[in-house]
Amino acid sequence: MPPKGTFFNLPRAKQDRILAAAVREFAENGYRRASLNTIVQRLGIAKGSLYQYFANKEGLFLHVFDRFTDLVKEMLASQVKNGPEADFFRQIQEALLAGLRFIDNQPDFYRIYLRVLFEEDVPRRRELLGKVRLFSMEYFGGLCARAQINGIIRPDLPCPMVVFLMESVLDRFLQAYASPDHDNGLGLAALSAIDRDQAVTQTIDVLKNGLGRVKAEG
Amino acid sequence: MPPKGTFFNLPRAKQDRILAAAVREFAENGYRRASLNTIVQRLGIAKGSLYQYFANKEGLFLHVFDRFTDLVKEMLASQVKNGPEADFFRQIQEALLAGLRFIDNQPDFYRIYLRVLFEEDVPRRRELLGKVRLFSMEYFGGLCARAQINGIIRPDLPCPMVVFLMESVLDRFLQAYASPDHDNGLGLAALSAIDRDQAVTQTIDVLKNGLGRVKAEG
DNA sequence: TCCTTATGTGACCGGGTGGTCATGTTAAGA
DNA sequence: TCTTAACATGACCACCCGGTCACATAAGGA
Repeated sequence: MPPKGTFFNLPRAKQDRILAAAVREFAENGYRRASLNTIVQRLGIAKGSLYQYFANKEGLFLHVFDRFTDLVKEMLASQVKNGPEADFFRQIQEALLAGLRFIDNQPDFYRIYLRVLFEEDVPRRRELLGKVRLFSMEYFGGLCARAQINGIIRPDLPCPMVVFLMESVLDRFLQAYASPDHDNGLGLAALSAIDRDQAVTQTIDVLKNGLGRVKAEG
Repeated sequence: MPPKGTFFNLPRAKQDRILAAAVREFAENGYRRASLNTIVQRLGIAKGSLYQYFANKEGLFLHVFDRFTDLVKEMLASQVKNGPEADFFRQIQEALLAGLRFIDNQPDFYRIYLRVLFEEDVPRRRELLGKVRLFSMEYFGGLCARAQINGIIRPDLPCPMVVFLMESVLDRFLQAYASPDHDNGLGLAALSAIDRDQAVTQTIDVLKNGLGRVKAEG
């Protein structure tokens, strides 16, 4: 259910304004509670017009999410370009930093992603999440496989488990950064750039060496 | 905004039926989308009656969440009772297993908790989450402090950071167990009891020793 | 028995929603 | 200039919501 042809006939600037208004509304309210009335009101256009660009609410939302996956694809592409043969944990750290930059640059898109992740009444939810996960599974899965071959990470864990644990920590870090409700009093979002970078370093170090008392160097 | 006195005048069985219907509806739909019409319809009572027991939707919901915090309190109490001087990682593992049991026994209550955690339009959200977090901060924060004194975990990380990282992993594990949408293809929810226990063990081991190649024993 | 109080009832209200469509407006080709 | 097709408009629709309230019913004391 892509946008109708009429949408792409619009001047690019107007397309962008409509997209921005939709992104804002969906980010602030999630899919179900987002109001088309509010969107058209803020845009100063008639509701009928919106329905001439998109078949319905779902069509508008899918267009918004498509733009999100485009942005993720861009990000991953530039990430892969950066030294694919770097150290495993170095790359994980870069991925986390890239996530933080994404949130800084596109906070509303990230909020929409979280909405889809945690709200059940989103159209084609499985399909949408599947797309994003495919990206991350390919990227992190590949990293893990190579790192195990190179002996950089322990070989006794299956890669899906490794990816799961890594993503647990990275995702939560990003969630806490994006919405203070999710860091349990750590205050990640309010940290200075220096302290934030230290938190990143510590997080990656724990992923590498664990919480246990540091052993003798191997 | 507690239930009105009339609610507690009801036979216990009817109180329980009403609670169960509300729990189900809030678990399935979250706060905003949950429908009082649906609840009274399933209960076979008039909407006016519900408003004689509770001031409004918010009052009903707060009663439901209160029962949830009661259950959490019970769980933590029995958890603390179990060997408080056991090994740190052993206790973390027990906490994770207790979480899994809670989900098995009270799946709807756990879903409601997740709703509150991830949906913004919940009345008194900060207050409700604060209560639960207080429990967990006290428990895990205490564990961390003692474990650092005893030299069981590395001393270079502040406890809030340790708790944050621990909870990242434990919470995500529980979320994945409760709703397959949140494990990235790992299939935690569908695992056999044996495989599930192995996943628990591996998870705790990674928290302790990290993902890096295992060093020489210290 | 009768009166009073407490409890149960569901039609009804105002408000917001996604979606429609007859009508008005604009623009282009002949 | 006239015709025709594409686009813009907002009043309107059916639906569902949380919440109200005048009224019916049941219960308990005298």
